[in-house]
Parts: sequence; C-alpha cells; structure tokens
Amino acid sequence: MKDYLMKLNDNQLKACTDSIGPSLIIAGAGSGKTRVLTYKIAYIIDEMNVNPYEILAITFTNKAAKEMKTRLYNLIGNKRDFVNCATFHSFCAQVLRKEIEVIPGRKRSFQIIDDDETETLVKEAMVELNQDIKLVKPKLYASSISALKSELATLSSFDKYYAEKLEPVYRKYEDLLIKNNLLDFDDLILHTINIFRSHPEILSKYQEMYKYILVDEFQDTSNIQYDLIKMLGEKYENVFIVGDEDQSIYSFRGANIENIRKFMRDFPNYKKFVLDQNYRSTKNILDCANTLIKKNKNRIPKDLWTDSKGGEEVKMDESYSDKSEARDIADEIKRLYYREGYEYKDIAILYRNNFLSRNFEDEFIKDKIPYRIYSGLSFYKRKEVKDMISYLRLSINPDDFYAFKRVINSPRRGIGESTIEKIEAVIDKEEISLSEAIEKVEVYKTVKETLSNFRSMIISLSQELDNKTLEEFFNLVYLRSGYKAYIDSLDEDERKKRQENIDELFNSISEVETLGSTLETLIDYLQNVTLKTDEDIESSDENHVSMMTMHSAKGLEFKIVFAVCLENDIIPGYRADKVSLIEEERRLFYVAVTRAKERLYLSYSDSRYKYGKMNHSEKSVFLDDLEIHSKRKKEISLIEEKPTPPPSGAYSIGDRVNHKINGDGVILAEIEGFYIILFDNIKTPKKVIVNHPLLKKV
DNA sequence: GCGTCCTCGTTTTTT
DNA sequence: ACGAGGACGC
Repeated sequence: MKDYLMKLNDNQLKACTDSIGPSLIIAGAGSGKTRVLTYKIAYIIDEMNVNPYEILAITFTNKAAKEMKTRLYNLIGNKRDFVNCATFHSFCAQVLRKEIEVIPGRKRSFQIIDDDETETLVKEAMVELNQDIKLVKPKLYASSISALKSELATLSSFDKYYAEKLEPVYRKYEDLLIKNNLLDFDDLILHTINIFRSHPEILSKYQEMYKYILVDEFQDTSNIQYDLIKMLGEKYENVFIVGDEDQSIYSFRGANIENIRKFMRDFPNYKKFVLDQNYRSTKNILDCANTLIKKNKNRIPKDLWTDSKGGEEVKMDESYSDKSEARDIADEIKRLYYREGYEYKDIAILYRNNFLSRNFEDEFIKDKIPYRIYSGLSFYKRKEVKDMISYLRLSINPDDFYAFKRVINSPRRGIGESTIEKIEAVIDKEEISLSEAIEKVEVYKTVKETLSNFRSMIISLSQELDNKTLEEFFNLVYLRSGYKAYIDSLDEDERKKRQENIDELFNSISEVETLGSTLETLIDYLQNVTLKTDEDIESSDENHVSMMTMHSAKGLEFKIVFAVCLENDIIPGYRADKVSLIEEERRLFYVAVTRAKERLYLSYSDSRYKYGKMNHSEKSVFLDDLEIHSKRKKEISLIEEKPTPPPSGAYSIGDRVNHKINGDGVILAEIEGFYIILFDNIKTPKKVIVNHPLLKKV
C-alpha cells in the first residue's frame, strides 16, 4: 500500500479504496473532501492499475479542476496529465468538438458564447420579431430559454400567454446560433446529452473511454447534468459522487439537491461513506454550525465532530447602525492584528449581498486596513477584454459579424447603430459575407472610408499571423486596432484599471499552450476562452482582509470569519418566502459559519441604509437558534458624528420621543438602562438604550 | 453619431 | 444612492 494512504482516517480510507461500483460520499464541510477525491484517483491508478485516461473527474469550476490537478501532481506526478479533470461544460465542449457534426447544420469549429452575448442575441431575435423589449426584458426570455434548455422547464410549464411569445423568440434565437455557428453554455450540455441519446454508439464509445467517473460538489448538479452522469456511468457503474446537501446553495441556477436521492435510486448498489470528522474548525464553531443546520427539515441528519478543543467563544454583536457595525469590526480587526498577532490575510468578511461591502470598505480605507473585494465582473466579462478578444476573432475570421459589431466603434470611429443595421440588412438580403457587404453597403463617403480602412486593418493583421508568436501578434493587434491609443487617452484612474486588465489578458495569452502554428494556437485559444474565468488571477500573496459574498466563500477557509449584516430580509433574504428557500438561506449561513477555523464573529445592526433610505432592521431569525448572547456594542464612536445625547433617564414613561431611525414613538417603560419604546410604524416595541444619541424628545 | 438627462430597478454565480 | 440603459436633442 502506498504510504500516502496512511494520511487518511478510517472513513476516508474506506471511501478511497472501495472503488468498484457506485459510491456516494457524503463529505461534510472541512472533512477533507478534495483530499479523498484526489487520493481516490491516485489509488485507482496505482493500486488498481487503471489507465489514467480512463478516469474522468468532473467539477463545477475551473478553479476546482485546477486545484485537483495540482494536488494530484503531488500524488502521482505526471500521470495526472492523462486524467481528464474537467468542468461539466469543458467536458461537453471536448465531446462536441469531436461529435457535433452528427447534428445537421452544426460545425466542429463552433464558438461558445457567454450569457451577455446570449442576451444580445435574444434581444436581436425579439427585435426581428417585432416584440417590445421593454414589455418583456430580453434577460427574462434568456433565462427562460436557459431553463428550457437545461430541462428545468417546458413551454407548457410557463403561463400560456407568456409561452406563446417566448416560443418564437426561442426559435429565432436558435436560428441565430446555428447561422453563426455558436453555442451557448446550456447548449454544451444539451447537445452532448442529445447526441448520447440519439446515437447509442457514440455514448457507448464514451462509456468505454471513461470507466471511472468522479463528480465533485454533487449537490450542485442540475437535472440535465445528472442525466449526463447517469448515462455515462450506466455501463460500468464506477460512479463516485461527492457532495454535502447541507452546502447546496445554488438552486437558483438549477442545482437540485434531489439528485443525490436520484443517484441512490438509479444506482441501487451504491455504497455510502460519510465523512463527518471536521479538520477545520474549533469545537465551538462546529457546535454553532451543527446547531444551525439542524433546524433544516429537508436533510439527512448528520453531525460534524472534531478532535479539536473548544477554542474561542463564537461572538455575537449587535450594533445600532450599519456604519457602527463596520466601525466596530474595523476596530476589532486592528486589535487582532496588533494585539493577537493575526495577519490581515487570516481574516474574511462574509456578507449576503455584494452591496453590503460598502460600509466595511469605507472604514477600512479610513483605518488603512488593506482589503480586497472578491466579486463583481469576472475578468473575461470586462469590456476591454471582450473587445480585444473580438479583434482576435476578427483577425482569424474577418467575416465574424458579432465580433465586428462589437468593435467597429470601439474605440470610436464614428460608426453607429444605423450603419451597422444597413450592413446587416445587406448581408441578409443578398446572402453575402460581411466583407462583401462592407463593399456594397450604401453609406456616406466618409463612413465608407472608415469601414474600408477598418477592413484593411483587419486583413493586414491576419496576414501577420504566420510570422509572429501569439504574444507578438496580440501586441500588434492592440496597437493597430487603435485600442492602445484609446486606453492611453483615458484619464488616470480608468487608464490604470483597464491597462491592468489588458496586461492580465496578455499574461493569460502567453500561458497558452503552443500548438503547430500561431493560427492554430489562436483558434484553439478562442474556442475555449469563453469557458475560462479569472481562476488564476487571484492567489497573490498580498496580506489583505478578504471581503466576499457567502456564496463565493464556498470551498475556502479563514482563521477568522466575520459573518456580517445578519438581519432578516438580508439573510434570509426578503424573497425567501417558502420553506425550501429559507432552508437554502440557512445552508448559506452554514457555509459562512463553517469557513472559520479559529474565530467566528456574528454581527447585525438595528438599522441599515438601503436604496438611499435608513431602514429599521432586525436580527436574523437564524441567530435566534444559536443561543449566543449578543453583546450590545458601546456607542462611543458615534458621538463625534451625532448630537450629544441627553443625560441618562431624561424622559419619563409616556413621553413622545423621536428616534432618528425608527421615527416617532412613545416610551412604555424603562428597564435596566433601556427604554421600551413603541414606535408608530413598528409593530413590536423596541429596546433603546436610555442615552441613545439618536433619541430626542418630540 | 454622440452627449446628456431621466427613469428604473435593485440576490446569490458559474460556465 | 447609484448605475445602467433608453429617450431626446444637437
């Protein structure tokens, strides 16, 4: 037996070595899930003498796939290069590059479009059908089409009137995709599964090719992804799924927790392994997590346990305003840094919604606490990145109309909507290529000149492809397209930001594996670039506090976690009106809690600024289950900003008072330094400290 | 074609 | 509050 197996606990070892037939591995948070997956792959190769290329390991993100590859290297070295570690989408793209031509009208050279482009095409389809894009937003149709494609919905499951309008848009959108040799993200999976369904010989080929299939984060699979795994694994049944239903937080994009149960039904010989020993958190943190998740009804009971000792108490803090919550946390972070020897990079702030980062950002700037917000636009969605990619696309195919449309006026060349429409009309009417249409289209002389200059620029670029490396070519495109001049002309801040992105793109291009010629390399790069994300842009060693949503924190861990803004209508969100949704929100909170290794801070505030208004807010119902006493924060830091509070006990019972946040109300009682006040527009009486700075007599 | 004003909406995220 | 995107006027 290989000595690396000694590093596993009993359950992990059993899960690794029992590798024939279907297995269900229930892996709790911090229980060594990735370790089991990688060791299992190593075991299958080393001990069962299986060829590495017979193994397919599927994850959801590129990041996870990459992580798996890295960790495999330490176990099996270069043999890992033959293991197919892919995401659902990249695996399907691989299959389709080979097999898609069995679908009439489809070509192997397809481009993959992201959902911005999907939305653009849906919009275009609607315009062609004379549908009002203000009446129904293209985005809504796009998401309905996505639901249809991922088999989450059928036309009849929609409202009849809506379906009648949606159906022609769907068809037109499909026409556009086929006409332009494009596939959207859902198509990758849908077409793969359709080919498998209609061509048993192709399915059988892939079943033979991949005799061992491992799927990570199984609780996040959608129905169609489940079907894909089921079909591929049906023959040999060596299907190993790893998941934790308590961490299922993506139902809004089709994840179906029931897939774990479907697996048990479809592979009745499955063996179950439960990894419930947590190696990440202290006992106190784990107890908190267990107490929390126990409240969910729709789950198979499971308690995580740990050998580690109690550790620090979980702290719960109440603030009276969103600003003071952020202020207090900034103070605490400084204390942890200066007094307790923690580094900033040990610390994470986790919140439910992106916009909640604002107050923390403000305070961290004030205190010069280094931070980084992980969120927002993914790298490949930024304008300058997409523009440059469009130029690259044009230089291998000067007739790529969508790429043309994207950059003909970026940087500005004085070509607008109407000229593009004219060109499009010519293409459609005369059924000619973009290049020909540019020659033929009737426009003002100056416009014509601009167009033909643009065209010669593109043509001359494409001629340079032969004698340049991809990096050199990229630089040339950047220069000749006028994009460099455009970036340079921007003002300082903008320029810096965009230049960074361009540089980053350049870096990612220089890391591309070189194929035969530069042209081939570029084609391969462009075919797969849409499937990439900013996976490897992070990982800087900078010492900063990490700020991110609870969703993005999944899979990560920090010594210290501040779970913040824990208020009703934030978590659980105001849209969570059904039990199943509230349970998902609770799982999200659970994910946040289980990120913490040493210390966990929970906090909420009595009031919060939202949409330009100060609103009363109340402690999240999830916190009620935790039996941790919340400490009310002292209100010192606010004094400098707010009017001097009146002396303690300045009011009497029955007085009408005004509270800056809660509005007018009447004092019902005074207990232990607090007034109990019934505010006019809050149903239940609130406790307010007697010398609250925001309290005035009416 | 482009700049500016106004209206509208506003969860989470990956591919 | 604020940003995106449409409407409108030059």
